[in-house]
Amino acid sequence: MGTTIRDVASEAGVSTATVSRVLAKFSGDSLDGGSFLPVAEKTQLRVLDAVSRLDYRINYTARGLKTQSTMMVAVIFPELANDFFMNVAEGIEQELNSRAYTMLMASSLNSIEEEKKRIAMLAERMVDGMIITPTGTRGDHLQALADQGLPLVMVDRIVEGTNLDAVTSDNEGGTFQLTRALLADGFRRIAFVGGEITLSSARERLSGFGRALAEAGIKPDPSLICLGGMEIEDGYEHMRRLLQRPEAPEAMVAVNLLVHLGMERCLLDFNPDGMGKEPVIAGFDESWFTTFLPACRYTAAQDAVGMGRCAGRRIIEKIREKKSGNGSPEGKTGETIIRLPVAINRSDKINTKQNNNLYYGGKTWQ
Amino acid sequence: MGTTIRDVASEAGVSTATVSRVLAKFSGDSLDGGSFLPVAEKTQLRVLDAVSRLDYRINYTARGLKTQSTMMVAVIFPELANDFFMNVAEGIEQELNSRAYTMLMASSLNSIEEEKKRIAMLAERMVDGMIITPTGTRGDHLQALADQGLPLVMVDRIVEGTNLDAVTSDNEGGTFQLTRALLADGFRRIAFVGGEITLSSARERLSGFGRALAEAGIKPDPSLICLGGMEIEDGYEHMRRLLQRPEAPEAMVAVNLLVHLGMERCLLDFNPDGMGKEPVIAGFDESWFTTFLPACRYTAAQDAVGMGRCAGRRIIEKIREKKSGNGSPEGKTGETIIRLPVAINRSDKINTKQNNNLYYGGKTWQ
DNA sequence: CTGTTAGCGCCTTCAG
DNA sequence: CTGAAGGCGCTAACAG
Repeated sequence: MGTTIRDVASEAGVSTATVSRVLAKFSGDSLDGGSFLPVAEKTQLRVLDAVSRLDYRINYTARGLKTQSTMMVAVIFPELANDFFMNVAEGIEQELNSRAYTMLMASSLNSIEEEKKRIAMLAERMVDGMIITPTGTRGDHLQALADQGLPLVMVDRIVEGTNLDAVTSDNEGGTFQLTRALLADGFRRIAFVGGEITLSSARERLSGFGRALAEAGIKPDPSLICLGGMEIEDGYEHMRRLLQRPEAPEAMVAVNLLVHLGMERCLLDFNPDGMGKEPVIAGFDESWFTTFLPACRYTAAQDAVGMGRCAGRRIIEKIREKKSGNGSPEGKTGETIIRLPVAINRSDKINTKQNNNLYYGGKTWQ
Repeated sequence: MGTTIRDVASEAGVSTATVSRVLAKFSGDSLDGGSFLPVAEKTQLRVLDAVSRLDYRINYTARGLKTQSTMMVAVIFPELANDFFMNVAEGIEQELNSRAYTMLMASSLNSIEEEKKRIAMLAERMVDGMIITPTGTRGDHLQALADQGLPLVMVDRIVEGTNLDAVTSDNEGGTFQLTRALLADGFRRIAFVGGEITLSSARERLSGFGRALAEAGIKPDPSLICLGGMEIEDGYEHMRRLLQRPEAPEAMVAVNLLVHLGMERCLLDFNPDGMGKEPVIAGFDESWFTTFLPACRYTAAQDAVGMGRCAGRRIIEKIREKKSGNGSPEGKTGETIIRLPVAINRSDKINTKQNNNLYYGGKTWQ
């Protein structure tokens, strides 16, 4: 339907090859090789003129067929309606767009089966690379894809059975600091709430919690480790059980924002007389509204946008390495895991005009 | 690199045409025409066998070049890190995936310039259709695209200068009911806070507010209409100014969730002694955490996922119409605007186990 | 029912 | 510096 390269060629009175050559020069990646086929200045102008006169748009589908590169990167998250993932997505998009790549986003619906289906679907689309927050416990299918030559980067979660590059947060350090803050406030009986041990992020967070207790010379009480779940309802249930115990904890660390929300909701529903004093929560993740959560005292803010940018840059590097034929043999680069720091904030200091922290995700890394 | 249709053909001892034919039969849309070219049962099996033996994957890029259809739908939102939009996205994705379409998502960064760039970028990708929440005031560029033959559906916002299909919420009715609820509670001096009048959704919400006042026989006080902005900071600023007034309103209607959040944050920062009694807000939009906002009394919950599903279905219909050559001449179908109802909830009833409403977006519209 | 053929729009040697 | 020609992988007539 649209005007093709041939139309431009005849309009400019040159061959399609020539048009193609000047197009290559002006089409996004002026960073690649640097050296383009030489075209006479005035021919170039004639072509460019014809292009704009005809409002010619390059057809990436055709180009992709020839070059085996679609300039598209697939991004797969466990779910879309999730503030954290979407901030990561914004970061990714920023990097991709600045290099003329397009983002193809899909959700795995928190299901390993769906994840595999989506991956298959996207692979058929000949994407140049893929960024994924894996869902299952193991990532053999991801490793297989990478071994097959597809540039692949994991984000947020790191999964067993792979040696892929990954970008994530300093989960261990985050809960370490969160717990330490509670200890400094004088709390001793501290519970850890939520966390699917199949997820690397949850395991790491639990481990940071343990380290802080150890440092303080407190031997961990297993009954205060309330593992399981990463959703609102899980936080709700854990909290309900904690409230029913004769000896409630003095403070709690929530494994993530959703669990934290569930805990708060539960406190709202059942007046926490059993808690003795005011319940106190230190929660991983921060958002616009965490400051409104009554029990929230500390939060660990991840640099979600930064993680996205980082992952975006990494995938583009890998794509370039592959194209230029460089890179270690078989694409089996040793894994590089990047961990971005998290920021611990006191709840009442969040989102104030004063600390310029009004917008979640506004910070960028590096 | 990958195995091609030719490999499969030779492996199965047939021609590529035959392979293509059985592939068409098993490749997603069994809903389309229904009638496929006949292939002998046993040939079919041989092909399918070869396909799985070689682990052949269809190359959509090549197919797209031939069929002029990529089975991709572009989705453009003003921003990604937005709970509402992402719930819409989930709805869209559900519909698209169920029909073998893939979602290509981009953000316009709330800028009309970026929006145009993204559209251009995606058009080059030969997408089959596009769903967009427009950013600017006018949509001439969108109409142009549609006139050019690209199936196009607007979601959430409706923009001037187009006659495109659209899916949105009953914005007018939402604020009408929200305001009515406040009136029923005895409030008389009610403010309307926030709202970019360039956005159809904001205009409609303001209009519902006016109708409710009129119905109650209250003549609107212009000084209580605090227009401008849809972001957190806007709500914050409006609220600050309201607090400084000698005669503060008794209750307020917030144009959306972000403005609502800003208002609440402001109330937290400046103790609202000027308000006389407890401030009360009725806010458009609902989320997991609205129940924690101290001033929040009512919310209007949009069916975001439903809107997405609706838009997804619509775009697929339009794509099909176009393919089958039906549809009114020039694709200039009269516009169809679908408005999904919103649900008004009392804040303290939200997210309780009892009302089974724990998950925002869990509801779907037919 | 199945094979042959001719491109879809573009890029890329290889000659000129 | 530029043009001609072949083909990326697939599908859609048109013959058999």
